[in-house]
Amino acid sequence: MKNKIIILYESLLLKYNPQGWWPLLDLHDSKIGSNPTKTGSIRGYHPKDYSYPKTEKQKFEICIGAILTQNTSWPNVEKALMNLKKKDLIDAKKLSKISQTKLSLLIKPSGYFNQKSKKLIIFSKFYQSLNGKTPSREELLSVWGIGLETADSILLYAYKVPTFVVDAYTRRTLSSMNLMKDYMTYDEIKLLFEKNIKKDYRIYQEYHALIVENEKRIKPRIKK
DNA sequence: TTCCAGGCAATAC
DNA sequence: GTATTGCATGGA
Repeated sequence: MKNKIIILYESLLLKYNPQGWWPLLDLHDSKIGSNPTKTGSIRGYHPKDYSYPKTEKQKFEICIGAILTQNTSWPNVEKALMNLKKKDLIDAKKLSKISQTKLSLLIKPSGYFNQKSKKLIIFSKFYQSLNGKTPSREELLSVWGIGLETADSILLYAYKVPTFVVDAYTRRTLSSMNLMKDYMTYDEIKLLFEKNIKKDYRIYQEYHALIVENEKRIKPRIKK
């Protein structure tokens, strides 16, 4: 008999179909990039295509998107990313040297702009120091502004490392289904998924996206 | 108007 | 070690 973690995945996938995370501003194939079944922004998704990011620029875009979306809705992040793209600033070398004041203004729509501009500049320097190599989770966590969820999001969606992303939605889902205890830590919940699912980055990417989609559709929000 | 969103670091206890 | 607080915009 299949365990509940796998059954939940299969039922969410059946209900919502592949989500096409992580959204990117520009996809090479213009036919895809929209998903009318999705809540919120429908831009930049690529259902059933797990080959993204295809370019170095897209990889970096995912990294800074992961930072910009900290406690922030995606449409707001998209506005900030568009501002950066217009000036061709989705580029580690350029962002590592930009003035923080200037960057704050550009990313203003994403909120917390003074903190996030600092985070982006620090991260850009770190990113350059990698010289294209995949960072370890510990390395990412040592960077100011990168916490557990952001580190795992970057690894999973930018670097295709099969590490499970836990967020508020994940907790809400598991908790409502009595699959976890409220006192469980981030890493305990992460392991709950990782020990029950084979380490395939495509499944981890899809599962996390499905959890987010499912919770977004639950109308009466349970208070924190 | 109030509430909240794909968290994090700093501070308080 | 765990709990609380500041950060900020835009949409519902």
